[in-house]
Amino acid sequence: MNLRFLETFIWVARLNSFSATADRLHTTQAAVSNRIAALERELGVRLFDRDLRSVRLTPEGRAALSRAEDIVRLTQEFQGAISSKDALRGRLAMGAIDSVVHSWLPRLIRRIQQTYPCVELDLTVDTSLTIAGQFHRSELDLAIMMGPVIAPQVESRFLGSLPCSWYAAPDMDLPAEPLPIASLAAWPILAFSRGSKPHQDILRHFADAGVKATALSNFNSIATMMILAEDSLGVTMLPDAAAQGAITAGRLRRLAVTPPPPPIDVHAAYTTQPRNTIATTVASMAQAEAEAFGRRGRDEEGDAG
Amino acid sequence: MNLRFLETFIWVARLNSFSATADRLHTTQAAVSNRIAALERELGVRLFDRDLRSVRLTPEGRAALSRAEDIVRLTQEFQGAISSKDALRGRLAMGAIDSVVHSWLPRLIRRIQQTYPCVELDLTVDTSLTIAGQFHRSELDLAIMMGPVIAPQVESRFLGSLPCSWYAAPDMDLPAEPLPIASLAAWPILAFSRGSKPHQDILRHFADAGVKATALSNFNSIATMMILAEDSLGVTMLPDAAAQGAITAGRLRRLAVTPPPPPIDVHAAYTTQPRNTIATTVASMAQAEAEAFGRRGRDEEGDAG
DNA sequence: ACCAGTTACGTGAGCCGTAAGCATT
DNA sequence: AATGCTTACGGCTCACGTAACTGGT
Repeated sequence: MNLRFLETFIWVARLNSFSATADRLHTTQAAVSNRIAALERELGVRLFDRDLRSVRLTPEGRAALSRAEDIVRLTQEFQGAISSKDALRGRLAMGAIDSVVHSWLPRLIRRIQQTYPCVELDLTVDTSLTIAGQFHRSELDLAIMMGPVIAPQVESRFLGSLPCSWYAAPDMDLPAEPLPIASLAAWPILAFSRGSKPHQDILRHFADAGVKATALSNFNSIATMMILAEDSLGVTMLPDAAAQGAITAGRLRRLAVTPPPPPIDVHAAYTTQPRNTIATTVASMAQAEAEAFGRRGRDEEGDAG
Repeated sequence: MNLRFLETFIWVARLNSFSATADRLHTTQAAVSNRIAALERELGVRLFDRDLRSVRLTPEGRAALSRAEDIVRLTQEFQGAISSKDALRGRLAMGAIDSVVHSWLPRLIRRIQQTYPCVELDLTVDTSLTIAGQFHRSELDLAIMMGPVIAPQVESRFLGSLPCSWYAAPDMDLPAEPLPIASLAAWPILAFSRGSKPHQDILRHFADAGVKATALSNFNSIATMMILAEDSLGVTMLPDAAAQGAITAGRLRRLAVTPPPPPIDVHAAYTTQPRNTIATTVASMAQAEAEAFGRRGRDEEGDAG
């Protein structure tokens, strides 16, 4: 009996899919298939009914699920309760983009400090382009940025999407919404620094709309962009999470623009060779925080709608 | 985290010894040492204080123990509850000596039948010599008999000791106890079949005492020996467990003889190559039953004294 | 010298990922 | 053709056993 197999079983039961479980556990479909097969062989019981488009728990599988969850939960509690807080120690050079600073990074840092007080955090906040460059020059152990990193001996995990919107000060005199993207070009655009993906996205949007946008101002800091937008100096595209406070305070309003801007897909990258335990562990924690943040966002949206 | 490591940790905590744990789990001291070291490394916590003559739980280890026991217990319950009763199926040719028939074999058989109804039991009861011969000719999958089997690709487990004593009918006219072994030679000796180890032990005892015992009668069956002894036809050496009923009924009495007869050390043997899952599993069950039987015997003795 | 736990090291089983297979839409 | 699980297979990691080591009586 193998705890990893039990955990795999639980995820397959939750997701009703071998391939989704493989993604979730960062392994292959074949590995998941083999783990379940091994578990079924060992128990002499069929845990899942597989017909071609679906995977469902058998009655035996249902009985096994609650027990398996107990075992895995107890094991995690065991690790948490007994494991020395000093077990993971050392320095972690982490790079992150500003958008996550305005969403779940504070929670992540707090959790790292509480769980591993002997890990020394060294945080760099910059654009994805800069973060990626530093990561490839091995100046960073863990890079949290847009887009996956495809490189040998680098593990890249999708952490979550941060939805974005256009924002402006409430007193700005804008046409009736929904605004076509082209119409925004009449105002100064407060945008991420040149060369960043959001910057390029904005350019492409305007290009698609047949408009040449010249009034793009470039900043490295979301906070700066927000302050300038609140002062009615232009319109800006931000992660919704960053704008939340200003919206609530009435200093910004969200613009309905077509097409809506794409979300920021946040990924974490770290080397697998050499293996970096701290980076791997923190990447898992980041994934959990990003997931919780996404869930919270959706729940609030659900409450509002 | 590995369940086998947790189980090893529990046994070391119970036995306060790495080597005893290695024996109990049928592995090497080095393996136990490495498992504990790995667990300690993973948790970043020292679980045991080792000074040279003793192993003791640290406070952290004590906290870990109860949780580890929960996890292992849940896992065993998981296996028991979910595992198909039909998972283990097939035929098991088992040989056993008469002494275990009169101690824990009935319980073992009942448990096998309840746990694995699809296992077909094929039981041979004979002397250790005969059982061993059949086992070596591959006529038996599992041999339960005296003495370990030392052979390549054969696993031999010590199951437990069955204490033995001399017995006679209460109305037999014997000298005052404790009786020196030599004095027994005056009566017919109802003994195990010639060539069996108890038979040889008796012969050696008499030889050591300088007495030539000619009145040895040979039987293959403990039940026969008991019936004849109850009819005052001689004195006999039996496992205490077998004589228990006759003692309680007043049909036999236990004789204090010096030196006392040696106990019967019962071992189980099965081939590791080819690997025989049923035999291995049943050997473990036999070990558990023999241990429980031994505990029960000692408890009763403790109650009486 | 002996005992009990640790360390070193070569070996083997088990698990993984790649890739091909298979059945169905 | 695409999807989604299974099977086959080579590679690699990790745990094991053997054996040497350590440190204390």
